[in-house]
Amino acid sequence: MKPTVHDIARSAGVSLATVDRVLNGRPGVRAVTRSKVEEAIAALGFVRDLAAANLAKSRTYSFVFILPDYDNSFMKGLRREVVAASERASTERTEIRIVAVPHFDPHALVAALEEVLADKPNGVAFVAIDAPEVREIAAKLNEAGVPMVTLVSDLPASSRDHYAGIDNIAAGRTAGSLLGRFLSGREAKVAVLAGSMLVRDHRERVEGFLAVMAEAYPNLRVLPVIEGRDDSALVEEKVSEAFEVTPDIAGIYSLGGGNRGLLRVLRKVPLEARPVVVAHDLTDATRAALGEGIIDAVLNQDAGHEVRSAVRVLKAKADGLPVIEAQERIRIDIFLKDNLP
Amino acid sequence: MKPTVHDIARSAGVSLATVDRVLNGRPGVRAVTRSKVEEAIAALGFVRDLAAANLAKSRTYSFVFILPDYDNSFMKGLRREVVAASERASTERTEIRIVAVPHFDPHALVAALEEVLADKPNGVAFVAIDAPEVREIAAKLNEAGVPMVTLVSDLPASSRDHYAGIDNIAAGRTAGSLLGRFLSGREAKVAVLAGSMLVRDHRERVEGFLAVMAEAYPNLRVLPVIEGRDDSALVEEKVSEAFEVTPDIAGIYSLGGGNRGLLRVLRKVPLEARPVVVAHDLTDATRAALGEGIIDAVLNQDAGHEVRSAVRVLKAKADGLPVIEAQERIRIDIFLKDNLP
DNA sequence: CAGAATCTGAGGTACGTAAATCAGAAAACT
DNA sequence: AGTTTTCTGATTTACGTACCTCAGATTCTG
Repeated sequence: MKPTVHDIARSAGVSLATVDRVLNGRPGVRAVTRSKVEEAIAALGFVRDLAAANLAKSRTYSFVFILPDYDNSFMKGLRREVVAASERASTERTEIRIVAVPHFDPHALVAALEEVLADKPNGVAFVAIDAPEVREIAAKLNEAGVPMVTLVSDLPASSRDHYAGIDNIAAGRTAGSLLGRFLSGREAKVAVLAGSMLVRDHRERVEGFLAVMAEAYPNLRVLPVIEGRDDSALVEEKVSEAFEVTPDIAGIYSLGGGNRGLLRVLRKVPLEARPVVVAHDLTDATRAALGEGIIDAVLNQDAGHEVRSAVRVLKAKADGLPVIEAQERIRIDIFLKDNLP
Repeated sequence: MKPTVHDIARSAGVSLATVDRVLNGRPGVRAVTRSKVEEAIAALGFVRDLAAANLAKSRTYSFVFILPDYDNSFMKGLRREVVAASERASTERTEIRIVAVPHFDPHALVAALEEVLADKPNGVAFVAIDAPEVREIAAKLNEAGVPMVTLVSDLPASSRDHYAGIDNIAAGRTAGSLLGRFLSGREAKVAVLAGSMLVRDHRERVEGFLAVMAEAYPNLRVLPVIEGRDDSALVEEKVSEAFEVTPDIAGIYSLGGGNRGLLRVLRKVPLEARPVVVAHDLTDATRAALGEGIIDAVLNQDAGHEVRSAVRVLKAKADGLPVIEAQERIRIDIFLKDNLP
């Protein structure tokens, strides 16, 4: 049988109240008595029953998720996952509040975080914008002891407790290797299509991609980065333009949103002239394109995993418990048409 | 505030005892009263507090994990993960018993499962061997209402509740596509290295691989499958032999264990003549080889994820709760040297 | 050595649910 | 009508921990 506080009390020869004082770090216990109790705890291998403790405390967890009100497939999916998590969480004394903020707007994010600071919930998760003012408020939250998880897009490691997202440099490198291998040695031109170089994750993907190109694929010439603002109409326009200027594009790395626009252009390219394409984010559009062979590989981050991970980590931090690192590592999923879920 | 059983009782105008009878499906409630209570439950949106319920019941979960006593890297890792899960589980009123059985021995597995049937734990997970006698005992366990999860290797879907493992046909197909793309169009010979064609997962990988070869890569000639018994010494011997007979092997799909033996041979092959290699299972050896460029891609199943998933599913089944399908899907991880964890 | 300050024990209530007992009410039988 | 059966309410105890109060014991202070 698992030992209980009563067993500790009996074994240490003290009363329940004293055990309770030791366990919860309350004052009023002599050092000698304290260590007697601690020995008994260690000897019996007592571990506090969290469920019972939470019940007694009527502890509830309150978490805040700050999400950009951006309307691309990925963010929509992310919101959906947060809502789903929030519904499940209600059975577990956990309340998840969702706050929407205008996207790419550091000030709006800061304002939302300031409200969080005033509120003092048991944890906060947000899609970070790596700007000085955001780092500043993050430092304040940290100081105030509010567990903090960045979601999808990170801040410097010092100012948050955990990052639930992929390593974007590694993602860029992976895309580079795939493209390089798929193009296998031939002299060719490669286009890079990003959303915006102002966003850290996109910058990092480009960085990783270019590094691999430079290191391993001197045969490939990378054209200037096209910024499509994650907007499929704009993407379509800019990619069309690029094909007019450079008809012999042999490879494309699309690392942002707006892939629908890219696909519209690609479908017009004659089959034999179609470039090798590596894109990000598994959506209905990219999934279909993978199946047709218009896209060759899709890199993906699992929004569901990210959200569940964020909730688990926040809960663990709130309880002062360790996290299972391996479980919380967000992978870069690589999908070919053969391993689609 | 979340409604409690007391609120239900008050709202329905019945006593606590009656609410309890309805909630737990006990007899002794008239149909009219029952539906009154059910209406109140629906109206208030009551959800039973599982933590409190389990506390009151002093419910404990007892799960059995049956693992083959096989000593390759993967099985060692799997056992390690089960042990880790078992340690964590002890804080959550969950006891995980680990049973070792001789590997590839259907009768030993059946014997272990028969013990489980006598024991009636709250759930069982095992690395399945797809043999008639195993299916038979699985059916009995199913009938006895013991939740059952197959781990790594599956049975037909009907006889278990859940499979915590990868889709091996998809894995084979993925390997085939990678190899095909990496070899890009040239006429070449490809070797397939399996552990044993008697094991279902290996058979399925080969099946998927050959299917893709036939569909999409007519330029590649697949040599007869080499069976290395997951034993690195034997693998080394047989692969050496294969290279003697066919010096111009341009691609290798290694889908079983014993990769250390394969690597010993490959390191002797002159750099420019080295084949493209896709292997299974990320171990110290394959990880190092990826880094060196001796292996080009590694397909992996995350043993930690599989074990945690199995535990979550067993718990959910024991509580009659739904599982989050997306969370329990085990991915085929694809590692290049660029996205190693 | 008295008085104050600090420590400790005993006991209780609470959290939300499960499960049991017992008594009374209502319905279904003779 | 009386008897049996079935339903329902009231009440209690329990799970393991948290947290409160109060009294008594011990130590420290002057």
